[in-house]
Amino acid sequence: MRTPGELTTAFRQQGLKVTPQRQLLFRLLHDNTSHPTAEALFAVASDQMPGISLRTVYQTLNDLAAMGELRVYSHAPGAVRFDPNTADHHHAQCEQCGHLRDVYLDDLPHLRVRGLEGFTPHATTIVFSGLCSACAAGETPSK
Amino acid sequence: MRTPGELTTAFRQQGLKVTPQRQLLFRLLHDNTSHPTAEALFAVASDQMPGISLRTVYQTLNDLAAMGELRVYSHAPGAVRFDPNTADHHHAQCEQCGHLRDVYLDDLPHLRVRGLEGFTPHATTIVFSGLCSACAAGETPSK
DNA sequence: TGTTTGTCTGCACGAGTTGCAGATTGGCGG
DNA sequence: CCGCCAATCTGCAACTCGTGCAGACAAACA
Repeated sequence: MRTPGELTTAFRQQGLKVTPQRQLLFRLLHDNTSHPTAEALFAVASDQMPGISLRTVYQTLNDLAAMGELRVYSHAPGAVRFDPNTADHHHAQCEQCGHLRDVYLDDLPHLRVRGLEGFTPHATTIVFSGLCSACAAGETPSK
Repeated sequence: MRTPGELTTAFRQQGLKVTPQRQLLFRLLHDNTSHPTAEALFAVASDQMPGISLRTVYQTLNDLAAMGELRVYSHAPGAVRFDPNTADHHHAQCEQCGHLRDVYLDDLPHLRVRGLEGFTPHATTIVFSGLCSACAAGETPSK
């Protein structure tokens, strides 16, 4: 997503107001690669602005997503996660701890797909599931 | 997933009991390509067995998933969907009506992925998003 | 500075799913 | 065929995640 300064301009251009709460969230999201949930962002935001409402966090995240400044990741059970990386990329998620990282395909080859007859594809989402280095090192502490 | 008869044997082998409720669900799921939600299955099951509990449907679906007889599809917001097709396949989902279908890749080429350092991938999930034929024909009635 | 909207907060509500408890029943051993 | 015990069923409460709503508040622009 764009810088906090650019987002400020973009919000105003759309008739949306730029409040201290939103500016804080712009900063917390900028260059954030942790794919946070709304709750996680709320926790961090609350440190810097006690009293901010979880409702406001959801509201702002939804606004940003609607503007295309955020991607919404909902390919795993549980809370939705937000991804400020709007570049063309995919994801790898740890099956054990849920850790999510961005990955990039140098060249998505033309896939030979059977069963797509009549379907008009717009986007292709790829998720790699497996073990992150930390969980692989811990040798699946399944207790 | 396997046939109702095979599942009956498999359940008993695991010390699980085979009840009329479960047998009904085995039948409703066998060769089912509609990727139903628990609620959807519950609705159909209630026709044939009034009084069956939604809780029982969830319980049985979770048992089947734990046994590997069902795949769980949770790549879209809303209720989880269950897929009795345990063969290696992927999915195409309509962005408008949510319709989900199975698709097959003849050959998943070796993907050149950047950012996977240290990650041990086990599985690759691919979801195609777009418009199904019905929604494409209806020309996005966005109102 | 005033007015107009859009926003903030807190709370209630809704969907989806699971935990719990007491009554019920499948499956096996005799 | 009988009886026991563990697994299951049902109904309901609880829980998580997210949204709708209403009144107080504040950003933006003239």
